[in-house]
Amino acid sequence: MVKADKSNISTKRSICPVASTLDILGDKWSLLVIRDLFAGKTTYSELQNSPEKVPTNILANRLVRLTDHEIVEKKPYQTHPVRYEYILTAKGRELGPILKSMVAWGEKHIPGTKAMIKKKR
Amino acid sequence: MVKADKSNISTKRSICPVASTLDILGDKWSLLVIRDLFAGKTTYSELQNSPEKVPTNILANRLVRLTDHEIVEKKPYQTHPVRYEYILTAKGRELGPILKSMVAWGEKHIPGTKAMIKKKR
DNA sequence: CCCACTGACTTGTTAATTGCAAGTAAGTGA
DNA sequence: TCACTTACTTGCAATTAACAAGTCAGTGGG
Repeated sequence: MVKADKSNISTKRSICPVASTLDILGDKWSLLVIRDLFAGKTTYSELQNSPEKVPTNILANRLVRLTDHEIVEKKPYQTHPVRYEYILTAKGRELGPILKSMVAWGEKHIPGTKAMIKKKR
Repeated sequence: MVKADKSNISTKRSICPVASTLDILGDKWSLLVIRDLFAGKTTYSELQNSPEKVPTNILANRLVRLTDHEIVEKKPYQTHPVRYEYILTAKGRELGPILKSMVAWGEKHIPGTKAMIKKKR
């Protein structure tokens, strides 16, 4: 079990919404996991196989952080053997605009990048 | 002098624009500095006095990273004594939408946050 | 029953980053 | 000369991240 990290659900540096958002998502992996969930991945192993190859302990840690913040929900979709799926909550899905603006900025300003997101229909 | 960190200008984890954007801005401070520059702060000491109190060595490091990536430009605005101002480049100003979507998400989902950005007129 | 295999993590260890606190250096003003 | 300001550096201790390996339930095959 990944220990309940002390950077608790509410340790805000300030009342600024940008700072507070960064307190939750300000690292190199969280938004990448969310990108993959947007792209339709649902299981741990699918998330693990992203092209960026997130380290497994970090993936586990980010998933608990994101579920703690109710951005992601973890639920078993079968028993025998138990298998889990991770899905975005409404709150998580509303991160879409952040991701989209990052895609736009990245594609425009970082040479060699190319988005390949399947439009949600 | 802050040493030219090896996370060079082009060390991309993948061709994904989100991942590549996070390679540059994926940490707790970079976007906060950019927020302050958007808010009209220009000097090192102004940036240092943000409510989140960014550690001075981190601020110095982020400023060189951001200038390396041509998101920020550093220029002296007076001699005797030399004083510098940091300003956003066009590329940096185009990060606006990312910041704006973070403000929107933060205000909606993180209780106790309140934006106070002066609209650029 | 035994063995290999998969999914979903955990543990251990080393490496890299952060976060203070303190220090430096040029220049100003009294 | 002294105190003060701006703009950083430097030195560690303390976190975090990265990588490799290990665990554990369950399944399918021989």
